Amino acid sequence: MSDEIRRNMALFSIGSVMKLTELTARQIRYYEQHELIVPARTDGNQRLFSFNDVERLLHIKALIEKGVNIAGIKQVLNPVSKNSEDATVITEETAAKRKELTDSQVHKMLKQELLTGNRRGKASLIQGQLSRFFN
DNA sequence: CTTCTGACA
DNA sequence: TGTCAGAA
Repeated sequence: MSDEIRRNMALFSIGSVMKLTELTARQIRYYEQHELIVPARTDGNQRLFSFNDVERLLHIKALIEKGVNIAGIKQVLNPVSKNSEDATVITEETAAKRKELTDSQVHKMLKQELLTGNRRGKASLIQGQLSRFFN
């Protein structure tokens, strides 16, 4: 499983990730604050993103474009395993990685959310007008 | 020049 | 979210 270490090897600067994901630095940092991603850091405190981080961001971006807010995304994406060591972490992380919901499951959840959720004082996971595009 | 954090006309 | 400041 040496492929996993490559996927999780931090190597992109925030600048690269911006171009790769089409997201602004502001957004990327914002998502990090909300623990949607946990990029590594350099000696100079610069963020270093791995391939997995980039994929995760693309996934997040897709959800944002569908009108899903942070709370909703947190329910879709698995909480990032914040282990500090390496060897054992890799297996746990890959295992968790496979727990991510499929797109159909997500769609089902969002639809459910639109039909019920927000009419009982509960905050909706869907944001704004884009929710109309769900059918 | 690029990135980081904190803050808000 | 954008954007500016001040520092690294």
